[in-house]
Amino acid sequence: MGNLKYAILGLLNQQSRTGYELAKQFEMSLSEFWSAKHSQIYPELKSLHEAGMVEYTIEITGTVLEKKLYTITEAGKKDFLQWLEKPHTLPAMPKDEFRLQLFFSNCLSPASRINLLQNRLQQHRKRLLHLEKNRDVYSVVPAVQTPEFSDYMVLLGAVMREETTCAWLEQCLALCEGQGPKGNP
Amino acid sequence: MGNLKYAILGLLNQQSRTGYELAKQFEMSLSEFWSAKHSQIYPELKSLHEAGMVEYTIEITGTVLEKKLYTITEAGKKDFLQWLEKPHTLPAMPKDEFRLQLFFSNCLSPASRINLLQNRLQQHRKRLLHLEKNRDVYSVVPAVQTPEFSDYMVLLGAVMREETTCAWLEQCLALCEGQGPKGNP
DNA sequence: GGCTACATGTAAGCGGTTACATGATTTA
DNA sequence: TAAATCATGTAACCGCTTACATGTAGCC
Repeated sequence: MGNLKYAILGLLNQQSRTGYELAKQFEMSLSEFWSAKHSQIYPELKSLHEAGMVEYTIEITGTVLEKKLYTITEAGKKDFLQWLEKPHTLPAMPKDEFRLQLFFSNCLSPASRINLLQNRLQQHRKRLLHLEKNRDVYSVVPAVQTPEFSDYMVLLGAVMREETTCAWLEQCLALCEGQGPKGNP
Repeated sequence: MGNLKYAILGLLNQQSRTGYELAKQFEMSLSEFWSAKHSQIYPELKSLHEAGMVEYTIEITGTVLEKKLYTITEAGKKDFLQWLEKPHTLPAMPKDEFRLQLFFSNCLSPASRINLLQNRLQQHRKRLLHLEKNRDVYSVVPAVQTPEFSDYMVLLGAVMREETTCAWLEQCLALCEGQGPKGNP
């Protein structure tokens, strides 16, 4: 792939940032679909600089602390925009430990299987609440050309995905309990 | 993680298989939530054997071709079932290149963004059709204790996810085209 | 003075992919 | 007899995580 490169260029295309600030952005804004630790970001910035995609100026905080403020170059912008507009084919499904468990869950007792499903449902409901709260910050749909609109679309997708995941787990539970271990009327 | 181990043990818990057959199963049955190439499977089988989780007998195909038929041991079963029943916390969201593009898509022309969304929608609709065909093999819901029921639940989740993904992309397109570049009534 | 946040890097190791490498068996 | 499938491995490399390593600045 090599997409970390474009995640960084995209953020630097919004504004100049330090490596530290980039790491914070990954945690705060991109965590729904990307992640990167500082130990990956710093080397990537170095190679991006060697490739002429970014430049940096050294700023001083306090009296001596140096920090590198990175700025995207014209070459970087060109490369980024070229990636951005190109459609890609669907990648292989990401590995999913829970689905792997569910696939083999006929080996479990009915109670254990239901426990697994209920536990999972609880976690997804919690995540859904959190996402809905984020979405409700937008009382109206932002204008299409704004960065907020891009953010809104991604958020919408996350909310819809969690809603469906919860609905799926509820349906699985209904099926498991419907043909439950004992006392079904 | 180390979940490849449990994927293999789970398959060997169903029946004895060769490394080659395991690779086929990953492609055919597990591809919706897991994948593994033979170059990863063979070394893993080796270490699983060293750990006493699996045994093998050498079978002869034709006159000379040797193949190793792997069988799960009692220790392997115990380890597998212990993993199987344990609930895990939700992992970090998997990296998603499309959502990354969408997040930065305000840099694109309205036409390019719509193109990206339409292309993606087309691919997900195709995948949905494929999954629905698989699901429709089950004219009735299999009995809960069967392996088919486990399979059915996973398939159901895949269909629901693709349906929602399509609905999401359609909604994004409606929003983009609603405030479109020209000629909206 | 002590804690938290700011700030930047390197090293070891893991899970995974792609490519390399070899050879037998079956089927058209 | 040629191609597809069966069958088993190894090596190089990549993306990423965890841990190591260091030091400053701001705040209570």
